[in-house]
Amino acid sequence: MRIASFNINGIKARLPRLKEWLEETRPAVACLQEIKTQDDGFPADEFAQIGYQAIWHGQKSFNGVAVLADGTAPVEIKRGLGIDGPNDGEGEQARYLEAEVNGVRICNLYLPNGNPHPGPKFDYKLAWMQRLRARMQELLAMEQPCVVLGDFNVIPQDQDVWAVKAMADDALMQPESRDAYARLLGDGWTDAIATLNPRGGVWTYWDYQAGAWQKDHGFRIDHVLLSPQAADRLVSAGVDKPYRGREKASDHAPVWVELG
DNA sequence: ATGCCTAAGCCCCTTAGA
Repeated sequence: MRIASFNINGIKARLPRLKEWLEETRPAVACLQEIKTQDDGFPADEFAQIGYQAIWHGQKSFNGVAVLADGTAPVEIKRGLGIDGPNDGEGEQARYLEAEVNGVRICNLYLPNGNPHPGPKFDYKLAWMQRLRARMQELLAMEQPCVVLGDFNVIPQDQDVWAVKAMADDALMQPESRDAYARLLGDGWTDAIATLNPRGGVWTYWDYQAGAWQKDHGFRIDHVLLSPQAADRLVSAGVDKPYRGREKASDHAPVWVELG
């Protein structure tokens, strides 16, 4: 089964591109980030028309995550990690949605960007990663096939960015961000794309600005992490890079794993 | 040192993204 993740940067602006991608690649599960709409603005019937059922956690203007499944309803397990956003009194942002689909636990996340650093947004990112690690440790203890995927907003290593210098001051590749990501892997998770591309050079994001796509100036921040029981079933993993080059594209490309 | 683009809101400018 193919399990995919796509930061779509606005579900309203991206709907035609998104439906194309679903119909052309037909993932069993598709996790979306940055739907940027409130719950009642989610176009569930558009997906139903092409055979996908969905659960979603929306928010006005920003963030927002959804899990789509081909021909079956995702069973919601958990929404949110129980951590408030960085602004006073705003409550929790819509960044985490956990579900079960065909016996596989699916955890869809949109990790805080954390810029600028240092500052409250960077502190929020690190606190969020700490909460995520605690949840992922609980998931490991279940000893079940589990896939944690989405936009992690972390460039794990220097080989995951087109130019280290260009991003050196960015929250995405600060040592604290990288250490927190490395701790997740150290607990026993497999970074599927890194494992199958050990020399790096694989990008999932290209900025809209400065001709980044045309120059292939990208980096890898969308990840698919597998529990040992899921990693045993790993067949292949990849990035649907051509979708970044289409009209009205997201600035991210979809990422996916194939489990046997 | 800054803007480079894009999306959304209440919206012809500001905020946020990465």
